[in-house]
Amino acid sequence: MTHPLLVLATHDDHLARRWHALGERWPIVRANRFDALPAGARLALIDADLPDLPPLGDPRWPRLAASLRMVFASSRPNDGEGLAAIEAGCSGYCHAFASPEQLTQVVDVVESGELWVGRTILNRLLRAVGHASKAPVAPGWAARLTEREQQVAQRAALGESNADIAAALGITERTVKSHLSAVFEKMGVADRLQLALRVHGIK
Amino acid sequence: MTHPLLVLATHDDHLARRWHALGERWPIVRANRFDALPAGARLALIDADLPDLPPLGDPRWPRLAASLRMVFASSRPNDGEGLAAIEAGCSGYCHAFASPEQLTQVVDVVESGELWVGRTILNRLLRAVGHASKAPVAPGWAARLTEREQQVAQRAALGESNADIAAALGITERTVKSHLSAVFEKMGVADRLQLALRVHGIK
DNA sequence: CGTCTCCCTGTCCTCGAGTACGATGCGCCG
DNA sequence: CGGCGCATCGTACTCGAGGACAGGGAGACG
Repeated sequence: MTHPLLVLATHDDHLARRWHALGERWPIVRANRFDALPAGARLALIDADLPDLPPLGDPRWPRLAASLRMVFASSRPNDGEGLAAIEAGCSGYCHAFASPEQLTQVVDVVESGELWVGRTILNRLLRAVGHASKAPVAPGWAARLTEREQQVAQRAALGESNADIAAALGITERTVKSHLSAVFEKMGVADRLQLALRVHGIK
Repeated sequence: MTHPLLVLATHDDHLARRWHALGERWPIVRANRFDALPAGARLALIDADLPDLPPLGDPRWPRLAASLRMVFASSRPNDGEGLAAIEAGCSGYCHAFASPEQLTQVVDVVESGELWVGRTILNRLLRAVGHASKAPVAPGWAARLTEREQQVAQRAALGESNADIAAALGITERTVKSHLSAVFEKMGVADRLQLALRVHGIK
C-alpha cells in the first residue's frame, strides 16, 4: 500500500530529527514555514511553535483543511488548544515530542480519514455532553491488584481520605494504608495523587 | 514489540473468521460468551450481538474495564450506542464488519491506552460543545485565578511537589504555598488532589 | 502438614501539605 | 496621596500520608 507525501512543518531542527523517524512509513518532506507548505501535499504534521503560524481562529485554517489533513503538534498541549485545533479544521492534535510509535499511530489514524485526539480531550468532550465515562480511562491499571486493593485504589483516586475509605469499607485506617502501600508498590507510584493521575488516565 | 492476548468475543462464526485477520498482529483467542472471557486477558473485541451480553448500563462493564481494554463492535452502529459503550467503560466503539485495516487501527489505538470513537461520534461531540465553547476560551477552571496562580495550579494538578514547583518557577516554596492557598480558596477545594480532579474534569 | 496469598490490625516515626499569624514591594486607579 | 490587588517571603504550628518494623487468622494447594 502506498502512502501519500507527509509534510513535516517545523522550524525546530531537533524536533525535525525526531519526526524523521516517520520516514519509515511515509515519504516525507520538510517545511520551515506555514506559508511554505507544498501545494500538492495531502498530509501534514505541524509544529505549534512555527514562527509564522496563524492563530487557530484564522480563516486560513479551515481553507487549508479542505485539501490537507493536518495534525497539530504542540510542545505543551492542553485541552483548550486541542479543541481549538480540531475546530480550526485539524484532523489530529498531539504532543510534539510524543514517541515515534505514538506519532505513527496519530498520522496513521488521520491518514485514514478519522480524527485523532488524546484521551484527556475526548473525556472532556464526553463529560461536556453528560456522558462521563464512569470507568477508569486507563484500563489495565488494576490488572495485578487484588479485589480489595482495587476498591481502595478506586476510592483513593477519587480523593477520599484514608479515614473515609476505612469507614466506607468497614475496616481500620491502618488496613487501608496497608492496601494502599501494596497498590503503590505494584503500580510504581509514590503517592495517591500519582495514583489518581494514573487511574484517570492523565500521565 | 510483544502484543498482549486479544480476545475475540463473538457467537457469529462468520464474524469470527473476519476478525481472525487480526491474528497477524496479535495472538488471538476466541470466546463464545461474555461470561467466558479469559481471566488474564488485557484486550478484547466484543460483538454487540453476543447472546449473553449485559446491557451497557450493567455494573459489570466498568468493573471489567478496570483490568481489560474493551472494543465494542456493533453490526449496526449508532452514536447513542457508541456513547453508551464508552460510558460503560469500553475503550473503543466501531463497526463489527469494518475492514481488517480499520479494525487493526482501532485495536492498535486502544491497546496503546487511548480511546477510539469514529469520526461521526467525535464530530457530534464537537458540535455539541462547539456552540458553548466559542466565548470562554479560558480553561474554565482558571477563570478567577491570576496568571501565577494558574501556573502553580497547573503544575500541582500534575503531581508536582511544592518544592518542584518552586524550583521550576524560580520562587520560594513558601510562595508556592501562598498561591496554592489562594487557589484552594477560589476553587472551593481542600487540597491538591481535589484540585487535580477538578482541573482534569473528574468530579 | 507446610507454604502461600490475602485480609486484617498494631505501634512508632518521618515528612510534606496546608494554615495562621505575619511581612515588603510593586503598579494601578480614583 | 491612599487604598487595593498582586507577587514575594518568613516562622511556627497541626495533621494526614506513607514507610518501617511488627503480628494473627482464613483458605487454597501440593
